[in-house]
Amino acid sequence: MQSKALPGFRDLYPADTALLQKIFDVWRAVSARYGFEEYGGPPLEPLELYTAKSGEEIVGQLYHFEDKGGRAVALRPEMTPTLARMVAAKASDFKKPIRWYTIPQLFRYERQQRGRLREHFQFNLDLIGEPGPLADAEVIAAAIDVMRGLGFGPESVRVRMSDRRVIRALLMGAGVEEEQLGAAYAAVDKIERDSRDALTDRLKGAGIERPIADRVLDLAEIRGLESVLGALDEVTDGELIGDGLTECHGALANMGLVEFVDVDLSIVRGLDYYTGIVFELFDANRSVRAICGGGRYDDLLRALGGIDLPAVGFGMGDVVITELLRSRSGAPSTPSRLDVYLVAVTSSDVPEVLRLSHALRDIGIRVEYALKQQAVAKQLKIASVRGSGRAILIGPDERESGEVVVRNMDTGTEEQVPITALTEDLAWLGGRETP
RNA sequence: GUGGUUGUAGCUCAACUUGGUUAGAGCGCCGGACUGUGGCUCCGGAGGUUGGGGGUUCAAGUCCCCUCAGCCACCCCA
Repeated sequence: MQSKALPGFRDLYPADTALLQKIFDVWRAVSARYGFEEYGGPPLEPLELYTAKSGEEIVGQLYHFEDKGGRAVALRPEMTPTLARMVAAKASDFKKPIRWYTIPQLFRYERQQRGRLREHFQFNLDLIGEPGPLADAEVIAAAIDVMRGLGFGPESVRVRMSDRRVIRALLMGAGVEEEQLGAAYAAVDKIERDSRDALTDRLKGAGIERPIADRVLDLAEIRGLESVLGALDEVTDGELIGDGLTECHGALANMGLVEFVDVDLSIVRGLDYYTGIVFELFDANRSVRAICGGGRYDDLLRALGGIDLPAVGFGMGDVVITELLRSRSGAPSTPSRLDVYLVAVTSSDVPEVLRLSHALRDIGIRVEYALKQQAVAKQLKIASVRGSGRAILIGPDERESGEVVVRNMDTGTEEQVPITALTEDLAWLGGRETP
């Protein structure tokens, strides 16, 4: 093997780039439909931007080094701290709620696996300044619409949604102490992955003993809005706590998207900064890890940027989506890259080919021609491989008569077209879209 | 970072039971048959330090050790 890209990094060949671009296009199109504006930020940030609130232990998962000015810097592993700084710096400039999205390339130093590299592009969409559940529903709907835009329906993509406030109330109602919540969340999060016995042991290690531990694990298995509300009825003041989840669910129903949504109390998300509704998108048959994760983080902007604004958003990486698209649709079709290929029959025809190619390019038509003299058969073969819809043959006869041969590469039929008419009337292109 | 597993051409895979001579095929790529007509067919060519290094042996793709890389699990999931 010769040299390759670093572990966890990708060389993006044209076919890879085309697929990535398609994903970007959907991200941008959905964002635009929801009224979100794109922003950006530096790929390199002060190391302390990430260590300040997350602690030193995450340094091991960062690409970080000292720059030539002696600053401790890191490649960004996430966008939220940058977003917090940007919003905080100009919070009063923007009418609330702020609807922003971005597509940063993010980096993390850890061992790669399928669907998880050391670098990826992650669509981040955040809605800042609105605490109500319609904001949560808006963001979740956008995530769903991205997957719909990529051709996935409710049979293949599922939203699993929960609410930190609900699970917290239920856990405390079950007898979990405030300081044990972290351990309880971790156990709830792993309910589908680990055995009950193993989780009971873990809970025991955190001081949560048998009767309570059993109740914690039972809560983690609650599915469906009705069951959640039923469980909340058993808790003091529980009815109000379910309102957010109920309204968000109802809003998604009104939008016609509820068939994508499962209320699932085992979803807690790893980060402890989430304060309300949390959600993840999954491939329905779970062949890959989560497609997307997000939720409400009403306290984070104050902690990070010193500005007190509620917020809700999500991150969606390109790697898992790419895996899904590749496994689903088999070989990605090669899109047409050319409108027309100009064939010079003899070397004397090259000047006319050059003149015509540039005249066509000037009006936005995608044109290629051979850069060296080749047999007509060879030139047509390349035209075919390039996905060109038409080929124009220019030889001594054509230059003499002023009429070129336009060959339809799909059907093989040919027609004579006056060379002067080629740039005037584009009928010969067969209705192909041109700018 | 820890543990497990895999590694042969650009890709997918071969290479007899138990080490044996010059590591093969399909697809793809390049060229030719076809000097003004692509797809089909036929023919030819390039492309390998068998991931790398060391060891055992008369002899290693094959056995042993180390290392690198992929995959899986843990960790973590921004």
